[in-house]
Amino acid sequence: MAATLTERRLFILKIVVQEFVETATPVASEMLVRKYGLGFSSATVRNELAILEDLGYLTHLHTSAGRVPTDAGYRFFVENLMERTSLSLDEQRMIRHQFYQVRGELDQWIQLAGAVLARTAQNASLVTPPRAEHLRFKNLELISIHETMVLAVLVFHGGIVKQQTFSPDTARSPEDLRRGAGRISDQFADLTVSQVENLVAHDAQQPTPLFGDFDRTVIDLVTHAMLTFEEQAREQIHSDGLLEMLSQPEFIPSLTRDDAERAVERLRRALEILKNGRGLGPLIPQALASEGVQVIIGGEHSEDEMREYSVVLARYGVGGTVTGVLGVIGPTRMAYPRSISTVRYISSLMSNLLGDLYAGETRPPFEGGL
Amino acid sequence: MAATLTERRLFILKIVVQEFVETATPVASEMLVRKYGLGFSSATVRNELAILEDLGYLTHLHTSAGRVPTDAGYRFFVENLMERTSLSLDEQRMIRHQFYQVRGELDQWIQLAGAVLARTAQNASLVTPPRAEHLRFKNLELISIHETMVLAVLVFHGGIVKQQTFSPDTARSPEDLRRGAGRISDQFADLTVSQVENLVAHDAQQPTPLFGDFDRTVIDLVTHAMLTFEEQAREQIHSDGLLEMLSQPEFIPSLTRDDAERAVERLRRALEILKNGRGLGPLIPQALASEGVQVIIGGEHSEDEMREYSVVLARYGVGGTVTGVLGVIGPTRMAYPRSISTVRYISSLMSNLLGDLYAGETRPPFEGGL
DNA sequence: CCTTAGCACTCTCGTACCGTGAGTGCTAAA
DNA sequence: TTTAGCACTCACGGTACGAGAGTGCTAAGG
Repeated sequence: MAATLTERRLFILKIVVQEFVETATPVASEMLVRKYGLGFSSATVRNELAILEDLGYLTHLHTSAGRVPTDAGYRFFVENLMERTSLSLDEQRMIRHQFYQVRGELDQWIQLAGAVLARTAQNASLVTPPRAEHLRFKNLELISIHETMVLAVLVFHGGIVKQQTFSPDTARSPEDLRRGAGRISDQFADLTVSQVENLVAHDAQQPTPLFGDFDRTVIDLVTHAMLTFEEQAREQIHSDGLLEMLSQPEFIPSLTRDDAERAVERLRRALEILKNGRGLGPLIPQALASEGVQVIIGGEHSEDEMREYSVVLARYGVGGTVTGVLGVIGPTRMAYPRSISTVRYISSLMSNLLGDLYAGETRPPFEGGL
Repeated sequence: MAATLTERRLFILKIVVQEFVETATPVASEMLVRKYGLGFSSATVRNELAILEDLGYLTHLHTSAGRVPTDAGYRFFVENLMERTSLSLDEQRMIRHQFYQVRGELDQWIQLAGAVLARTAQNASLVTPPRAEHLRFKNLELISIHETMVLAVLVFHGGIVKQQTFSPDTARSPEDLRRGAGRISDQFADLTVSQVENLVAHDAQQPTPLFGDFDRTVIDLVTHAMLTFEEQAREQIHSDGLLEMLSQPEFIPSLTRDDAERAVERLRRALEILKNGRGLGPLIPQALASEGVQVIIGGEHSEDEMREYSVVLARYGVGGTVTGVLGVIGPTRMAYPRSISTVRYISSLMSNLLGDLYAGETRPPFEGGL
């Protein structure tokens, strides 16, 4: 077994991967020779393929079928073989244009990012809202909706806003509300949750507490909102592009019975993954902790149900304070170069947009890594 | 052809529908006799079935298969045969409990309604956010996020809130913003969009206009928000419960090749319907204009792609001012009594909840109709 | 006139079989 | 090391067939 990776073998591996990604059918020696005008015969190619198989980069479905890349094959391709491209300038411009059209709406950016990722990479996408670590309070407004209902609008640093209605025990005049809001805003400005909690606990022990009953109700609301915001953002995964992914041949059954069945099974499982982020959970913190674009391929996932899927992820956000994760998910037979450049572009775009929202410490968008 | 609907035939039609809904397999004469202990033989049943088929309520897939209800059969069942039930008190209590847990968050109510509908009816669900006809302005707050960014919080009657960020041409002090917001709030209180537009147009022609450049920017935002709110709500359809629907046997392929293929096709189409509300469009205004629970069965849809689906819809909301639509969508072989009672209950619940939010004219929840 | 037993008929479903074609692995020669 | 040649393997699609389920019809019985 001559287990050396000659130049020629690398090239063959590369075109096998590209070919399979493009056509979704096992690639045969003969057709490689024809299509790529290789200077040697199919028999030679077969020998090389056999060696690449020994090395673990390719497999056989059955004895007389073409070759298919293994997870290791894809990994090697991503790591060493593929050309690192960017989206075309035209595409970049079109995407940017769409984002500027919904300027100033975080929720819409997230939704748009999901849609654009999906469309551009022709696969499903996922986006987590930016998590605000050490969220700092900025401002509170209390607005009377009617006698028994008050709307609290909480503004945090970074342009993050949360609204919540509640009904105070006793009716309050608008003036009352305004003063209460002002009192709390002044006290809590620039504080994090834990600082707020400390302050309140401390105040409660004073002989003449600053905060009354009503204030406490509101403060509860505030801390609760901050906590859930920090937590929920960690969990919540928006996904989109199911239809795009399902237009991949993996999900389109051929005429044979078994395959149709498998397609349906795959389809159902894909739905479950996207619907509640099953299998994606562990990836998020990991991606948050890394720079650049991460690629997780098939069996590299810790979850078994993800064995047939690859995920391309990147962090986005500003500095270390407001960060989220976005990416593409699809079958392991994925156009990695395209997915990666899409994810890279959109993450940097989102970073820039967030940077505009978030005054102060703007860092250049992530560039390093893959 | 004795085309009379005797008591017995009604009963047989009823149990055929129920049986088919439950088992999803064509129902045979023999098994009806066995399962329901009918006092006559399968041959008699066969005769009756043939007559019901003549009347258009049942069909045959092929000569030697059991009977299946036609759309007309379902319609007759819904109209005349089924027992009108309600959700069990236990279920009602559990549902109510969940809603009270997210008290005061319209978005979450909508999401929850979708999830509960889907889970309870074991089908997909759709919910449109309440459309506010003749939305009336209540209050505006302008909050400075940082030097170049201002957050506008628009409050409308009915507890409807919309937020939007924008960057004014020139920086503004918080005090400035407050005064501007106050000025606009005072002027526009209780007005509808068109009234606001009139007022502004009129003001512009005054020798000394009340509103300056900055005001105009903000006012644009306000009218734009009101308009999009009124419109988008008309279009936007939240859907959920795809997975629940896909667990229906229609979408689970048996072992035969053809069936598997059809299942995949169905699945893909269902996805498209839910994803962008294709085929649901015309139903919404129709439902908004009706009282009670609407049922649209298979071929009764104007859209061809909905031929295999039934939809159970109801309006919800307060008075005529703030109304939305919610409902269940699934294969025509649907447990209509259960879907209908679920939709009825949740719509009345949502109406009550909205009523709490919306001061003033609270009407009793819809009860009449089906 | 309604009911029912009996029976022939129809159609699906699952299985087995088989020819075909694609593609490989191996061997032996260049 | 490359390559031509060839045997071998295996999925795919088609056909044939037996079994089983269920109907429609007919003729006899209440």
